[in-house]
Amino acid sequence: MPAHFASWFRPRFYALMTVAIFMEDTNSLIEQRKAKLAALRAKGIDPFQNKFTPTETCAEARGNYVEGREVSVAGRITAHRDMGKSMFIDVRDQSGRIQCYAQKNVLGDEPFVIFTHLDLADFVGVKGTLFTTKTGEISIKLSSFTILAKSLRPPPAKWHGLEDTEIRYRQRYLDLMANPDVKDVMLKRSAIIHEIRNFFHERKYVEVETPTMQGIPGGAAAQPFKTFHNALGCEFYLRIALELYHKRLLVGGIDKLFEIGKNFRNEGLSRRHNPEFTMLEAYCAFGDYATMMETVESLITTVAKKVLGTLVIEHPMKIRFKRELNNAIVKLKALHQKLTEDFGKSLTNSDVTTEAYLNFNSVFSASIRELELLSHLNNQTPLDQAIEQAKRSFVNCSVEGNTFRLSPGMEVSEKQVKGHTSEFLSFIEQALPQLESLKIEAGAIAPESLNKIIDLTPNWRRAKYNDLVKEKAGADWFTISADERRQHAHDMGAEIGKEFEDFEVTNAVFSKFIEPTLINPTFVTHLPKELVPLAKLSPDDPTTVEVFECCINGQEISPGYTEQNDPIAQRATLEHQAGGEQQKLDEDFLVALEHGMPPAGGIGIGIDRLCMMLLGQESIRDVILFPQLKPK
RNA sequence: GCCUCGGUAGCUCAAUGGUAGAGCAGUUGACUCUUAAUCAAUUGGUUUCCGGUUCAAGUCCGGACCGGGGCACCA
Repeated sequence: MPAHFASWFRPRFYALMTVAIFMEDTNSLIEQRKAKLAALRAKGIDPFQNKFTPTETCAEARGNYVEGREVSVAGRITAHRDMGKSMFIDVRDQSGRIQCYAQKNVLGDEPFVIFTHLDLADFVGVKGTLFTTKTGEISIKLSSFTILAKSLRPPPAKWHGLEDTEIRYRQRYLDLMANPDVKDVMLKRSAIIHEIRNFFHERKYVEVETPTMQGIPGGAAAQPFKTFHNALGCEFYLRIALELYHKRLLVGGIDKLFEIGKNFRNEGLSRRHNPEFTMLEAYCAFGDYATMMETVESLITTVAKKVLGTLVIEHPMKIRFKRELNNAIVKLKALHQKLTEDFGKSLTNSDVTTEAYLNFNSVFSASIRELELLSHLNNQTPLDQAIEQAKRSFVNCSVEGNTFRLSPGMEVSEKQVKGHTSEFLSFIEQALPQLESLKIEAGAIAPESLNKIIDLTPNWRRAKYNDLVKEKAGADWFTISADERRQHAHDMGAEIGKEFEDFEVTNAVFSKFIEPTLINPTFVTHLPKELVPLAKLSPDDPTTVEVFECCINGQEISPGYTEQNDPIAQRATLEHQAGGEQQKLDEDFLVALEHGMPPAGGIGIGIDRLCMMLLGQESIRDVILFPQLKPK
């Protein structure tokens, strides 16, 4: 063995490195790291240790500062500052970061050379004593170190974090490494679920687990995933809801129960939908929907207080809005130019106008939605005027399905738009300056002032479905004829299918124009019975059911029911539902009900959406560690 | 499934159709209290993939793949 490690290490090290690079030059950064690994092994050092037991975490070391106290910590190297004969590194574990100071004359020449060749992202265990640097940072003066795990790939980022959404979701570990905010959200999600469990345990609810694989998937109207059991030779479905098994447990005498588990629904993916999502369902015998309203309100405020320490939650709104706006302006200008040229040449050329229409349709649908939402938020921002102005032209000019409305009296279908080039042009000329001024004003505004504020302070608003509809669509909504309602809904800009029944027309207005505006918690009660066929009728108004929808942040967070315990009525509605033979009848469940189920209140809460609301995330993918993506 | 925006070095981003660049990371050298360390030098690219137009394509056109947003499906 050479007498001086330093002189041995370098030439041998680079000889190895060169060989490695010539062998495979796919990624030189990886090859360099592999060469360092080989060099360490050649020296008899195993950079993948089985165990290292630190005396404390990085945060504990910093928190319990006593000058000269001996400590050992372990973690990943996240930064290094090389000073020649001394060196600073940052070591980070889950608790946080601590700076370590290595000196050549303390460690010795050989170990110091090894130390300076450590890479970002390597795991090390260090021993040393606490001290404070000139600039006042608590640090560890190293007496020794052990390489615990060498990282063979470069870490993603130092300052900007990792931005590439695809890598963030597919390789979440990199996201967690690089973006502290992401880790914070995920840890808070864990805390939220912990507090939910605490809440129910304190109220003497029993936590249960029910089958994920079911022969007949029931409890919701959704497409299931199908799977196959080899030994039994039969098909199973992944559950779409927990409900039917929970009710069996009510029959069996478990009076207060809850489950937190995955549901699987075979649907498209979106900002609010992941194919597998976490659901909380809870049932309380001898309670009803009013009991459950109290439960939901108490649960969510308790969790918010414990995890966030506040009942007032801010959501940033600005980014998408500004980008959409800019996008729209650029697009509109190009459109205008193209149309003008075409219009000058030939009045009858329809293709360009039709194309323009289609472009307009897709570019603007998002902008219109955002404008609508912003104007609903009610909190006065300097943008209000500009939004109102721009809205006036947009609300008059809206796009639904295949119909494009230039002004209140004038509607043009996609096929007819060809004849209206001049109207289209003048609309653009009118809209452009408004958008421009909106953009200027939006640019001048601090992003925070556009934040959406959700106030969870009790007592939460309780409102009847019909009252909310009347508030938005006119006090005479339920006294005018069904045809008038249909026309009115259409005028408001709702999409009304030809086959829609009357209650569906009203509900289209509700889900498009009312639900998105319910930012602060609101229990919507007394839903029309047609809308929720499986629920029990309200004794005080038999046209409605004892159901609530708890809306927060413009989304339904939790539905709650007085559960149906009349086996005959339940069978009738289920048979009616199954009439389209889409889902088979769960005979076993119906038999269970016939044995008698106590009156009960029940709720479901989508945990992912609850986390979005509490943690200020606009996408469900940002509250799920590994969201579903298309396989590469 | 449909519409739309995007994919450039390990990371974050540039590049009127005309030699693919910067900062950081990496490597080398200097420096024993730095913390986005500093200073000097330097490596690194099948511009996601396939095809087309052109004397010339990261850029224009067509297609595929993946992602974001919107819609549809779905409470």
